[in-house]
Amino acid sequence: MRRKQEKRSKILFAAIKVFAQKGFYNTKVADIAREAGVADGTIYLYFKNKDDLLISIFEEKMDEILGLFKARLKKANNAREKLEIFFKTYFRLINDDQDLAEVFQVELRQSSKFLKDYHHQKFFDYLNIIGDIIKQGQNEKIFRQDLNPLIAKRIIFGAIDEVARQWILGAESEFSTDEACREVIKIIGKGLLQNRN
Amino acid sequence: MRRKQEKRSKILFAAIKVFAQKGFYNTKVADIAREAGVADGTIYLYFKNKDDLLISIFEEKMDEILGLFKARLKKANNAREKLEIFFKTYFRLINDDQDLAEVFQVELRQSSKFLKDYHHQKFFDYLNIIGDIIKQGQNEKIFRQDLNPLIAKRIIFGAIDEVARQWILGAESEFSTDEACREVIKIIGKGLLQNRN
Amino acid sequence: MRRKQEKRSKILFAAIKVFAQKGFYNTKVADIAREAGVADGTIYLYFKNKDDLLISIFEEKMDEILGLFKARLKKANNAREKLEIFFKTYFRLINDDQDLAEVFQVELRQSSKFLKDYHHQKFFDYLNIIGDIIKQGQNEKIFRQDLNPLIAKRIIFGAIDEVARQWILGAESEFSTDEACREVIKIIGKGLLQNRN
Amino acid sequence: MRRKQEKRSKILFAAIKVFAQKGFYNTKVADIAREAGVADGTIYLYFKNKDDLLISIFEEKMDEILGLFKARLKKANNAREKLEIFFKTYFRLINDDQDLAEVFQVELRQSSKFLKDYHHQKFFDYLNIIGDIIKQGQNEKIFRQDLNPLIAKRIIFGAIDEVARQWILGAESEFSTDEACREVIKIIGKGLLQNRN
DNA sequence: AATGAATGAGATTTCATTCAT
DNA sequence: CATGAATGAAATCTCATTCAT
Repeated sequence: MRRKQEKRSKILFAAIKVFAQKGFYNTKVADIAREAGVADGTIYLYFKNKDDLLISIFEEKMDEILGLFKARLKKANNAREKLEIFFKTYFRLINDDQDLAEVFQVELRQSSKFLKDYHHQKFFDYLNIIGDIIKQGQNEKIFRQDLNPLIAKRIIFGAIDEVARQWILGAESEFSTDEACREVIKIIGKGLLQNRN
Repeated sequence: MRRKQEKRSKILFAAIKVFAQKGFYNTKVADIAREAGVADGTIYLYFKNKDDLLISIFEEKMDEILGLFKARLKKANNAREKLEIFFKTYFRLINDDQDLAEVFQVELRQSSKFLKDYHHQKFFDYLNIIGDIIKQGQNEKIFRQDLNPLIAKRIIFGAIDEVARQWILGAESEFSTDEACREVIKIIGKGLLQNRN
Repeated sequence: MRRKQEKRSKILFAAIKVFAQKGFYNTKVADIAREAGVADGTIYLYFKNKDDLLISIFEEKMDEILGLFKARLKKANNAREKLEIFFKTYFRLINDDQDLAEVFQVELRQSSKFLKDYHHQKFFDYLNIIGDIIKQGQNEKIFRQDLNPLIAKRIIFGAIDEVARQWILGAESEFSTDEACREVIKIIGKGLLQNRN
Repeated sequence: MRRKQEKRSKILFAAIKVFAQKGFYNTKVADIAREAGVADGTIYLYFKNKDDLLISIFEEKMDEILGLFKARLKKANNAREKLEIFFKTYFRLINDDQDLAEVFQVELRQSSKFLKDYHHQKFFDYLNIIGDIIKQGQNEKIFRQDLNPLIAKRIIFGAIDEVARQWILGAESEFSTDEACREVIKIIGKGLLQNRN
């Protein structure tokens, strides 16, 4: 049992890494097998097929991520604090766990569209964390009332996602995740606020 | 001569449509040929290979787009106006050519990273339009001095890109491109401004 | 009429050149068209297909070659003289007309086997020039009686053909056709003679 | 391990047979697969591509052949004996493995010239066996001093090669390899000797 | 459970040949 | 007659998946 799960994790972990590096369609199942140190066939003992690997990564890693966000956000007293914690948690994740970061990059954007019959409930859950913070901020009269949370959450997600991508792909040295986080708080944070704040 | 260019366009147009619908890796060259109403082989009279088709879409459409942005931005008097014009032009483009928008949003992001030997100079040119507006705004003392243009341009690009993607992929009806544009101006626009403005 | 034949020749000439350079299977019909300065389709006005080009080269050029040999050999008084004239004519041809030389190289060896329903009568005629010289030499008691003309003619053909190929393909500068000819006469010539000569 | 080599051999063997029958360019990879009793894709587990198959035949068989020649030639006391052993070995080889002989005779000549980036070191090694015998014969004063070994080796190679080709392609029944060998020894052997021998 | 050799469907690409202009 | 753009059949090669060991 224990053993079995270990091998499964090893494969999943390898898949994340390789998908992130080469993209879903350019990754051969054999690449993942090599990275995981198992035989090609072994992968099919744990996953139905290549698509299933992608979906599993998503499902399982997303659970971790959602759990982490929820735990951290509990400590906040208002939407403004929540937003900051959200950003900090996000960039901390990106910085600390390259592979987890790659899940965001690979999974949340890439290939998702083409795994036909799969709907990303967990991705919506994730997005709604942002959406909920916005709504809470509007209720608390901290954030502008005229914001459309539907669009605003996309703006925020897109902004941090792109900055993270750049940090991951680019010469990491261009800027630190800390700087990135501060910059996001400056622009997005201020952009959401009521005029008089 | 004339004829030749027409056929080329027809193929490019078909490619945009099919790539947008099915994704680059799920599109067969035969699909494009059928959509364009030509034989499979004909495509290879105009394009080196399937990759070249994607790259050509990017290069040629990007030229149009860059040209359009430059023309429109000329009319602006200051960075704040420029930013607004930039956003409006962007969402107008997205609204007017959905297939092209989709290829840019979904396919180029996914695939281009992995197309060998291809560097996205034009993408950098595009990004730098945003970067230049930010710098100009700082010079004009309209935008905050403490912004890092390198990060800020990514934040902006990511934000509008994601909103556009959502508009394209999503049920379209969730919001209009006009609303999206206004929302972006509200959040990003305000986020960049000096405190006293 | 005249015009028509000129274009036909131009194509045939181009085909010889390109086949010789790249080999039959690596030559595209378009290559020949370009070399001949005509359109691809034009070739099909003069030749049935690509195979027909190869066969036509063979038929027509072989007639020239056979005619030349016959004319020259008339002047010889005995088999020994004939053999020398044959060798000299051969290497003269090779030396003087690179394209004719290439016919030997390309046509007599290459691809011939795979043009299924085609039998090379003219190639046999050519080989029989050598065979006849050998038989005549045996009748004249100049050449050894125990030679098998069937095999001997192949030995001779193979020897000169290979030397010619080397001269054509190799750094032509390794040896001259004159040296080659002398060497052939030394080895083959002497090899055929009766002991006491 | 053992198994793996067996399959590789089976494919190589099948390739020799089919190339010999139909020619390199007329052979489909699927033909070889069928002959070898494996799936098309299996061939690509053992060989890079179709060219590699031809090159591998050449390289590997040439090694065997070179080894055989060297072993046999050791037993000779002088150049004259060496030459005879060389011829006998050559025609023995031709006689014993007709398919391989055919590939060497017909296919490598035709195709190899056009296989990119491939240099026939082993073919030169093979040619130099003849060249070395000639030089040794000259040193031993058995062969004529006025021979140019460069040309002479080509004459000899061409002669036996063509005789072998005729034996392979032709009606076999025209002559035996033994007869061919004797004929070659008669003509070439004698042609090389000093006058007084 | 694990392996990895084998499979074979399927995609890209080439190029001889045709035919409308 | 000549053109050369267009065709589409056919061949190579890849790689997700299977299955005997």
